[in-house]
Amino acid sequence: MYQAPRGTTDILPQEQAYWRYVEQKIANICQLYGYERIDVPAFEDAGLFSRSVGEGTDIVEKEMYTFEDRGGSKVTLIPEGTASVCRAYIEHGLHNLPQPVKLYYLTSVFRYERPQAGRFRQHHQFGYEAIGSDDPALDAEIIDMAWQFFRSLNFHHLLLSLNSIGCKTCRPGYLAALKDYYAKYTDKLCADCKIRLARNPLRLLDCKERSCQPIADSAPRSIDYLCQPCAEHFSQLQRYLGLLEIPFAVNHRLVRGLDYYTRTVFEVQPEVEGGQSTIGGGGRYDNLIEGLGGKPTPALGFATGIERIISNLKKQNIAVPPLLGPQVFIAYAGNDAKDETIKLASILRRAGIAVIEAIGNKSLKAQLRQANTLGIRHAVIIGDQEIKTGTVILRDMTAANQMTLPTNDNYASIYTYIVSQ
RNA sequence: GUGAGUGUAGCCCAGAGGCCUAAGGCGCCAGGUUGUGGCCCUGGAUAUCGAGGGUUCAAAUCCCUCCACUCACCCCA
Repeated sequence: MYQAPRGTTDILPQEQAYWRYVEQKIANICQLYGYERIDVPAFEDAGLFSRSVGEGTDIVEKEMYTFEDRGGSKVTLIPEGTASVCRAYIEHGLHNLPQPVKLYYLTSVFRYERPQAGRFRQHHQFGYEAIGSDDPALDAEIIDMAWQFFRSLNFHHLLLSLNSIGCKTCRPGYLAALKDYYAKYTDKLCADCKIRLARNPLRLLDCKERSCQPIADSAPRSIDYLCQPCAEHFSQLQRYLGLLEIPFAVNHRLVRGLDYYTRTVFEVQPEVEGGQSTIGGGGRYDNLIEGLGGKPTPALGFATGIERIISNLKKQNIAVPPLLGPQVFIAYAGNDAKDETIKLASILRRAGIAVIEAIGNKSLKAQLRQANTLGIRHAVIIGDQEIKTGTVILRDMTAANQMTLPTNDNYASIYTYIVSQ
């Protein structure tokens, strides 16, 4: 028997109300903040990600779905959205538009990982990017937008963490200080941290190993090593967030796993956490566009996982509006009545009424049972009697009563009644 | 990639070597007289007991291998 590939899921009809709800809030918030939609390909040239996300990151090192296509090109199913958006910005000359350019996307992303709660090999990300300005007001807007997005979904009890990890001027100095500090504790570090110290010192800070906590807690802080412009940028950002009344906590141990981040990084998480707690994150990437071959262009963005949003909606018991179902079910008894059913269904649908007609010559009882199971309010019943007298029965399943209506007016009275309900 | 747990019908699950030609609940289908749903009652269908091998007179039950799923780590949405 075939199963959905590991780490992928089918989104069944019963789940769709959550997806429509989230999609609608996405369209809404983007419209409010002036972000326009961009759709990027599901796969890209493999080199795009090693150059942007970073050669040494887990995503590039062990999680990419990369393969050669029939023409010998090396391609990768996109593991994130930012690189593609930046590629599109450069490719289509979007620097000719008034800056910053504001774009959002909603797309599948793919990472070859061991699945677990809140983690999949294919999942969906909503992300948005503002390209072409280093104004901290833009950082504030991006963060505010994320915060308002989650609020519009009715989330409460979310935490916003913020940090600044500097730029290419000041980061090297900080990394050196961090390494010096950690060098004193090499024998006390967990195995993973020993590797991090050599390969990716920033990641030392978010180690979850208990024995490493006190060491990480009193490690040098990136904000103490910021150059003047970065320090100024970070303090302006915090001031703006204060104006916006966005509650945030500076977390000195917040670093993010993608190499392209500079200056501002931030994350949103639910208060009560399970294994995978982060529901969204983002930051500034002032060197990325240039690194991909564009002109030096400061930018920043945010991304969030739809599956994690939905799982948190459920955890917090947040109700979503139900999808609209059919309004009318047409049941029949006899062949003449079946012909009439087919005609009536068509007439009602053309008039904009959602109709399910009975299919398969079942007993009237079975047909009405189906209408009931589907939760359809109105049932039209057509039988030999009705054909003879030129009428149909219109039954209100909720009120459990019914009436007889004429059909010689080309079903106008049926239509009028249903629309009036 | 590492570690732990679990695999019995569409779903939840009973079952601990022979009484299992596998129980129950939900759901599904059909009936409860003449053309009418929801509650109730009755009946029915659906399980190569994850796969393969082994032990045994006898295996869903014990052993081994594999596979899948779940959870956690790494990392991330």
